[in-house]
Amino acid sequence: MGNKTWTKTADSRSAQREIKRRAVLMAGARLFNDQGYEQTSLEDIAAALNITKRTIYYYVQSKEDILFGCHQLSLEFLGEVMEISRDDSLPVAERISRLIRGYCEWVSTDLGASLAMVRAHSLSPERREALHEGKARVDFQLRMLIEKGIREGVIRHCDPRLVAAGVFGALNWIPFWNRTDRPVPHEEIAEQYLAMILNGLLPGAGGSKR
Amino acid sequence: MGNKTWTKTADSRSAQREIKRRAVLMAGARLFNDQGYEQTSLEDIAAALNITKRTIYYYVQSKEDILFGCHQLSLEFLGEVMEISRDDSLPVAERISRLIRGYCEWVSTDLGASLAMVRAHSLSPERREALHEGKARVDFQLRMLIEKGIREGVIRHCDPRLVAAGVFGALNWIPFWNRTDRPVPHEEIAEQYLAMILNGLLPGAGGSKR
DNA sequence: GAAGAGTGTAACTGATGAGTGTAATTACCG
DNA sequence: CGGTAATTACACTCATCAGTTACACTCTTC
Repeated sequence: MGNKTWTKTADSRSAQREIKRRAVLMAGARLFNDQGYEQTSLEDIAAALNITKRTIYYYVQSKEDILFGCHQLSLEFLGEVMEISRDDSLPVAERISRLIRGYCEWVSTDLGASLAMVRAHSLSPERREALHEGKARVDFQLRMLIEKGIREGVIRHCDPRLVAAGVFGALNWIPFWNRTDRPVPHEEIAEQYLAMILNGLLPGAGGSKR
Repeated sequence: MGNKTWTKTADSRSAQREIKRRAVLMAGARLFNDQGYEQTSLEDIAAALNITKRTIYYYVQSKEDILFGCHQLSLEFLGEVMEISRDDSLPVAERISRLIRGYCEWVSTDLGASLAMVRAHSLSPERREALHEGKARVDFQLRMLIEKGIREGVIRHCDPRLVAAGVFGALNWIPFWNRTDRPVPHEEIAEQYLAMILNGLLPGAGGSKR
């Protein structure tokens, strides 16, 4: 496309543009998480970035675009997290641990939290649908792992759907209580949650490995 | 105050009044949960009750009043739930089970869910503070039980604060996925969650009782 | 140094929705 | 019946905020 110089310019420009667009999304995510989507005006986001509302509209079409962009980007990162647990040669318990650790880290970022905290009410039905698929994918992943574990006898018999809902509930709830000046490190949370999920609270010769 | 007839009349009237006020709160809770607080107009609530917006203002001062009223009422019911697990003569695991079952049932009602789903952003700082205490009380209760269990050796060593956060996360998340035409019964959810929380997913001689 | 991307200024539109005022109407209760 | 509580009809105010317009200015890049 185009000659070298043109391409280079265009690349550099559009790269810059994308960087700045993401800055808008990130600032949006942080504010949405803190104050809620509806309570956040574009002026708020502009102020956080030391720019004007007019400039924001240079990068996005609408406020809804920002929210959607956050969620899209968030899902991209989530996809990367899921890769970690995809290795079929690992034992199921290890894959579940990796998925939970990764999710825990992801949901502790502004973008990750935005998907967990900001409800999709304000998005158009089509966009909501588009995001729903992405979210369903992680849920499905965990459910599959649990079912596999049950078949192999390395996981207690249970309802995978409800257990997965419970696990993601615990994880999605993290940003609601852990966004303070001195948050609990996500690694620590992940270990505690994993211990509870895999071994349970009651002592005894529960699962040996974790 | 006043003579008999007056008192009686006033009682009947104010009782009616309270009933209708609660109807407004309930309708508000349901709509807030479904569409979000900000996305719900007073006209929506009025329409749900087949009354006019003006009439709503006969029972509440403001929209914020409705949300606050929901949360207040919700906390009252939560207080009743907590009573169930207060009996000091019961074993810790049993008290935890009762608390979780009760909370699970509570969070499956419109009022309970409103406390879990609707963020307090739209309330004045004072009101937010007032509610915060009530919410902190359940958290405290579970934490105390876990600590007691650890001291008694009937619960594995862990960080009670994080574990409690995880448990309530799993529970608070229920209304986010379980409000469909055919919801999973809360008893079923409670049993699955309890099995996971107490015994863990891994098999083996985990806790015997549940 | 010229084109054009990027940003600021500042006032404006338009929609939405909370909350009010008032008078008129209906339901309840003694 | 008569009085009062409850409710409606409906027009209205007011604030907020998304999104726009138009112009001027700066900085980069060729």
